[in-house]
Amino acid sequence: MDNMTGLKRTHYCGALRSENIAEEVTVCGWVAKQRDLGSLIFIDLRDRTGIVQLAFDENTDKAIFNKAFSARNEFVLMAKGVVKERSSKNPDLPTGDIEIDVKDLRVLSKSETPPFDIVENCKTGENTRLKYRYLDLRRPDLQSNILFRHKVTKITRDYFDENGFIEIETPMLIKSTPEGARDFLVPSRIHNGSFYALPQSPQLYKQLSMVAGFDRYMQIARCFRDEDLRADRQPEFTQIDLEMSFVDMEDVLSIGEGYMARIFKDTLGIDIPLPLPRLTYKEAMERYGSDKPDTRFGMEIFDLTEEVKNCEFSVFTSAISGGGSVRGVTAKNAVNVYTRKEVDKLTEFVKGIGAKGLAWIRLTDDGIASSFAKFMTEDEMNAILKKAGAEKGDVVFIIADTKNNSVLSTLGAVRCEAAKKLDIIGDGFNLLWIVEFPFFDWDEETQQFVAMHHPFTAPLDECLDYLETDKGAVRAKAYDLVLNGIELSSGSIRITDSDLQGRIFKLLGLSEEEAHQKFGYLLDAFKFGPPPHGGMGIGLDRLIMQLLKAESLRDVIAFPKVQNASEPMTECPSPVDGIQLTELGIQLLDIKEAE
RNA sequence: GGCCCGGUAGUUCAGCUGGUUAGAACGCUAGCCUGUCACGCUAGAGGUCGACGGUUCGAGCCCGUUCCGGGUCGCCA
Repeated sequence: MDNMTGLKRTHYCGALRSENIAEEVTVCGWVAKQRDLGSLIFIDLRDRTGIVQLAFDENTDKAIFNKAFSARNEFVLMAKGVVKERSSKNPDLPTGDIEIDVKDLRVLSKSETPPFDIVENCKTGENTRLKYRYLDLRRPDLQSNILFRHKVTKITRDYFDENGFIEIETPMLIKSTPEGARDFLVPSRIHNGSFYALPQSPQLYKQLSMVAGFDRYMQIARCFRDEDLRADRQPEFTQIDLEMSFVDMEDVLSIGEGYMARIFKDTLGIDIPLPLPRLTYKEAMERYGSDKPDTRFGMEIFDLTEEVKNCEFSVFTSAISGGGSVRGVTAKNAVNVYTRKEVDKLTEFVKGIGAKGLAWIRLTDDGIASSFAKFMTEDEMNAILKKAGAEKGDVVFIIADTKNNSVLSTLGAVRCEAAKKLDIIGDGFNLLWIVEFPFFDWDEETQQFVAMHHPFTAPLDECLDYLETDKGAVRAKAYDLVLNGIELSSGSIRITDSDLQGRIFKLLGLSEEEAHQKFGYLLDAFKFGPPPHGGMGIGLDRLIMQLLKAESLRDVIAFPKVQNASEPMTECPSPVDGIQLTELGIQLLDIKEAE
């Protein structure tokens, strides 16, 4: 093995062009490919900027040639030589016009044969790739994703700095407040039996920085939630967290959408027209069956309650008399895709998400086929088709339930599923705000109202009069930013009036004592001149995933976790030493015995 | 915790109705080759068919259990 003595890198591999011809350059990198033609050898040398070809001729320098001969994939080389024009160019490479005629070659380190090819679009399974994540990350596509991510965070810091925000780091070891998601807990050695939690978000600390007078705060903050993973959900993730003083909702939305426009412009060159469209929560639910609607396609939900209220089909009428509704969506030109078999599949799908069934109408060339036609008069059927805007070739899907929200959310899922199947989703970027979220959410499990956002969210001023009397109608100064059907961001204007905060806690079933035990420090702080404030958190990983059209968060996070929340490379989480546990005051439990 | 899909060479996969010695491509090793860039040609090595148990004369294939991976529902204020 050689060392670098006497050599210093002059260029990155991917930077060389025909302008460099005749220059003496030194490059470093990994062997992407060695091609041995007998008395000629070519090596593709790769670094984070790309690939450059090194050329070796047996008749020029036998010693260097022999080194090149023994080089294998992923060896680390340093090569000094003269840039020259290639006799046959490669139009597929940015550096394809030139190569380096190598005069000095150093093998800086060797490599075993990698367990998979270090190439773009690697087909290898994720587990193997994640076990050797450092090799996976060497692949050009992941390299460019991570470099892109760097660019996004750089723009983020610039944008917020330009708008008067300052970056403040908040603690990673904090007090556990078991609201919402599960906390990751960290046992305390000094206080045996007590625990820190890892933050689910810097929420309360950023509000305290407002009390402290920093006026505008931002942080690219790591957040932790001990819940099950999804393709777009990791147990630790990064949030662009911000908070502003002396603002109302309009100010926060304006900063938020300005940021989105800046990111899209500076990374993809895309102009996002501002202001962004807005939908109220109610509107989003009624038209799209979701509080994060994908508005890249139509297929909006319509209400059939009026049309079918007197019909003979008891599934519909009993849903209506039970306080619910009958609604549907129309899939245009879908009759060939949604055959009987496919409709049955979709029925299974909706049953899987909690619906009792799916009623449907197929408008075929041979007439109308429907799961419930025999219960309908001709007039009723015509009224349905009219409301549905259905024509020959269309398929209408109808859901009935005694709970309106179930009807809407099921149709929302049907809408997205059908759009995917029919391939009618555009490939653009649709951003919008969802505003006027309900303040309270009814929790079936505990049979009580809980805060939909969080308990520090301010209700809309016009709702203050009926906080106690009509909880279900109370709306909040809370807003979400939705991109292509994905919740990118969530925020609110906060409560700074301690009387109001007290009322809210009471309505959430939190006694004064409990409130003080959990959030006393915040309530105390608010006794000392809290400025009006509000803010939001933007999911950085999801934003980058969307910008890159990546399929999984793992493609935009350098060292992600897999589905069972472990990391194949380091094999964490892992058991720890008994001594460590003893110091922490933790007794080993025999789980089996405990059961 | 539920449901769906998958696990065969280093990698990606094929493997018929259960039947001889489990195949291909890429990769790897060696040799040949002066303009390759998916170099080419020749030869070779490489397998606990995820694991355990069962059915069978016989299991990669069928059954059961289990482990691992992916997706999803619950969950994610």
